[in-house]
Amino acid sequence: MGRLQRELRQNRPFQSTAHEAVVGLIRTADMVRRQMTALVGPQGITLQQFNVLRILRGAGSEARDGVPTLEIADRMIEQTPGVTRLLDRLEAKELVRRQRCPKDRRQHLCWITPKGLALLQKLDEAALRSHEESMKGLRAKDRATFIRLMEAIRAPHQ
Amino acid sequence: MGRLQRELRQNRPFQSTAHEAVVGLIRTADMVRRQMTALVGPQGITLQQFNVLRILRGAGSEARDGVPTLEIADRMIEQTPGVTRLLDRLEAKELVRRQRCPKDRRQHLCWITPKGLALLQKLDEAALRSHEESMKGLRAKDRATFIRLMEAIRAPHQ
DNA sequence: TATCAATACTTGACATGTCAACTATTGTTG
DNA sequence: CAACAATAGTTGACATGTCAAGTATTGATA
Repeated sequence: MGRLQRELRQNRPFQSTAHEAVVGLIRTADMVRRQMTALVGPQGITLQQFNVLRILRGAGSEARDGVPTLEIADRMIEQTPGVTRLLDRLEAKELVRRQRCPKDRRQHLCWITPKGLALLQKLDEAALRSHEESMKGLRAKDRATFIRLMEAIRAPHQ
Repeated sequence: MGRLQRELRQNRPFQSTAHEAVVGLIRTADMVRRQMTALVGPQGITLQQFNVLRILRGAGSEARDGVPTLEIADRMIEQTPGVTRLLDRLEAKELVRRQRCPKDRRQHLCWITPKGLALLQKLDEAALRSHEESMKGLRAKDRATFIRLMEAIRAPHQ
């Protein structure tokens, strides 16, 4: 009887290795997600909102021109249909600024505000520590393997 | 520049291997979750509801006595505060039956109904295929490694 | 045995997620 | 250049998730 099966106190064995991998994956991600949520929550934002802010900061050179809404949706770590409303809330908190694109008036361009940047900076260190904490069960070499295996999982689905 | 960084079209590199592992993990799990959701959705249930049904079926020998609500919460793959309402909806669909425990009237015991069992049976094959599909990027040996690495990640957090 | 803490939920209030339908604007094609 | 499709997003309706506070019941203690 495997460890995961014990964790979930199930009496049936997994139907296949693939099944065990899927369940383990969802369970592990949930754990890590919760850690991150606990980190950003006290600052009044959700994990998704945090992700949007990081996208806007991380956009790099193109950040000056602003990032269109759907471009943000595309870059989200987790697929998120409700980006508009995410941005509404971030704008209400003055962490993000939006403006219609003059060249293509269908687009809305987004920027992170100085207030948003300050919030991210405040979270940066804690996030770094949190990631280390989440992955403390793996040594450097195993982390690299883990990353590689997940890329192999995602590759056929793009 | 790593593959994941390209996937997310970020111009900033990851701050650490742990960071890349965390982001990859959440992203990969989201992908797999979506596949599963797409599978069970057409049957009118959510992934969490599906999980509850599988818990009730998988409870094994103790299933005769029924499973208390909080026991279900404990066994969920993903931590879920709203088990009561999950059960409400499942009961409304007649996939689950509930009853007060006579020995401890605080507890509510739950069983899967024949209708619930039939629904699970209908989904079993498709779920098996879906798990294979999700993990098709990994060969058998890599799957075992992957499972082991995730257990190592979770172990320090129990 | 009355009181108090702990357990096992349930409920309310509110934020978030999700899907489908809708609007505005821009490209494309006969 | 008019008509139509495609793009980029918004909005509405509803389900789900989440947190805090409330209720019923049981166990432990003075």
